[in-house]
Amino acid sequence: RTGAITPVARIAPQMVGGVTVENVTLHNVGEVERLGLKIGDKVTITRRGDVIPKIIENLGPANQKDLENRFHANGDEFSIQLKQEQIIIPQLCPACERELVIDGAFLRCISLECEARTNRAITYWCRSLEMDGIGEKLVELLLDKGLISSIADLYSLEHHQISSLERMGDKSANNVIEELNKTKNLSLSKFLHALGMERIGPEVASVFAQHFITMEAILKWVDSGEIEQVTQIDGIGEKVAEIFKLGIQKRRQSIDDLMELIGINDEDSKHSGSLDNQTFCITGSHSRGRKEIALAIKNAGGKVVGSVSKNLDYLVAGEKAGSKLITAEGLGITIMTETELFEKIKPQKSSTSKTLFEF
DNA sequence: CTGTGCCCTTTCGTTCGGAG
DNA sequence: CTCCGAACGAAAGGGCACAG
Repeated sequence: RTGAITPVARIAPQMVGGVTVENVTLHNVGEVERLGLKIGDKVTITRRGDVIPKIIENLGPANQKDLENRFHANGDEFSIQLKQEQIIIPQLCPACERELVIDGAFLRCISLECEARTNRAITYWCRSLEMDGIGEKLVELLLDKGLISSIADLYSLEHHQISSLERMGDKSANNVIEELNKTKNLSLSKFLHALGMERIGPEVASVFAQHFITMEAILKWVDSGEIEQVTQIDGIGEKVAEIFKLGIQKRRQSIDDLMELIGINDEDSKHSGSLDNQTFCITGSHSRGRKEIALAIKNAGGKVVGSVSKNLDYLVAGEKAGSKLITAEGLGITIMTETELFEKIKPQKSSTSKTLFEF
């Protein structure tokens, strides 16, 4: 979507924290250089928070002995001829073969016509709008068959076009169309987020949406407005304002097409309720899905964050909570259960009348 | 100019459900 | 049975905004 090339290292199978790891994130091109990695090097790895495998240190060239007695997760023996080679940083995009550009620590394809980027943009659209069942593979299939070439094309898909695809049937096609129909009316903030502009995630999109209220106002600003009008918003600086403006301009055709197909609703004013000005982080497993819990918190005026810090007010911890719970305990943060959270929310459920009254 | 904190984005393995 | 996709677990690097 942003055109960044994200390198991944394949490593000989290694048990870490109870699972067999064969793929390790390298984050960005800068990281490869920082580690001075070569193919055939021996490395030490860890799993960040017992989850994502990451290289800590490069120990230099490996030898054949390092590869002995290693097995894939399914029990098959690992066998490969050890070779030592330089890593060649690609000059051209592996997908569209256009020239790549170094951007800080990242290596990017900046072509908007790149098929890989189109796929990412469409996948991101679907994921950010929480459509189930439309993933990378299906999008790739649709692109390959020429059934779509943009986000807007999704909304013209017909049942028979989807059901005739490999591994898709009547039922799957129905599900896909139903999911698409569900997104034919969007709030402005969701729409802006789903456009997938760099650095404009759900929070920032919401800030812009609250400022402009309507898509028409945004388009008007892009055509004639000054950057200054937007940099006055709390949390928005010159850079983000510029990215936003350029992002809308670059996507103008796409936005016009989408506005023909879907309704963009004016942004509601912020939710408020019993959890105003309080931050929550969710960890562990709960009876409700995380999305549902997060939504309930937001609807009550609370804020959901992804990590534990000293500024966090409450950690909602369920079963099998991991390091977040330990961190929170260390910081003296209030730990609550899912049940306690919903008890806190419940009493002021009828916020509609309250809001009306305030006006 | 610098430090702090926040936001965005991405990463892998396991497990499970839905469909073909 | 096989494939796909999603839901989980959770951190970190980059980069910005802003306060001091």
